[in-house]
Amino acid sequence: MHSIKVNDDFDLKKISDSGQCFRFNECIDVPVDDPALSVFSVAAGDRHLVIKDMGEGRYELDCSGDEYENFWKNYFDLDLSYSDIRARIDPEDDPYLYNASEFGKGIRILRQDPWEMLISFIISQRKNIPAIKASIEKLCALAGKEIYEDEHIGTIYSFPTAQDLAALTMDQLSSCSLGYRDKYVHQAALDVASGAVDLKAWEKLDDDGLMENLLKLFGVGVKVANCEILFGYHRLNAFPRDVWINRVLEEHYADGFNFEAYEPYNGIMQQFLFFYGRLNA
DNA sequence: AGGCAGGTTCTTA
DNA sequence: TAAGAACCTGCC
Repeated sequence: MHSIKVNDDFDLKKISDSGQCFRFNECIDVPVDDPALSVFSVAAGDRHLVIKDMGEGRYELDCSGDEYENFWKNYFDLDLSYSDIRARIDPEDDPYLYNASEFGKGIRILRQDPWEMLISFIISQRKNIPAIKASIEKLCALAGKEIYEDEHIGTIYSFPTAQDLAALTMDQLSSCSLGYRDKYVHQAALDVASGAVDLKAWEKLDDDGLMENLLKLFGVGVKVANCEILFGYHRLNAFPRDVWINRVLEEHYADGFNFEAYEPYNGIMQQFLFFYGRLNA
């Protein structure tokens, strides 16, 4: 058990519902002393965390202080001030973005694993969020290993490694409701497991080089590549354009969005626009 | 019951 | 090079 106090924007509910992560859920079945408290289950790679929101910026984590300092603090990107970045939005200059940022205040861009994000966003194409979560859940249960068990939360499995997925048959893969994406996942697993694709080494590439390499992957187009760059490589200026964002840009930014004003954090603005646009549809 | 969901690939001109 | 169709599956 480890307690922390966070002074910056930090809203677990919004993060879990922001569409950047698929194994981060509120545990509505976990009993709490005070109904105002909320509990979340977070799975990342082969780690799992139960984090309880105690109110007023205080949180209780079921991990050691060491594990918090060495992993979760970084995972939640707690060294970056999101309120400072939000403060760059001028309500006079861009009232829509300002409203979106007020609405989405508390969202942070998690530092997630490139491999897990690559597979997750390959799966995401033409699926809604519940369907994405269901597929990933099945994949983890089938090919991951058990990492956590609780009577209320259930069993949590690690995200399968490339080797884990490469070892699956196509029949096993398609049993995870991947649909036509099964072959994309299979190929990505082979590429990474064989070493032909080295996601870790790609961290050293510049933005253009990274994009170029990602687009060569089977089943990865511009949108998935941008999600990978933003969420998997934590390059906060990436701006994925999906149907929701395109809708927002068409309806509210006919004269163009002011990307120059928010560099190098346009990806955070994208999250605000996405979250606001999707929940107000 | 038909259309659509956080796209990408394949085909055609 | 650029549209347009096809694609799995589940859920409204």
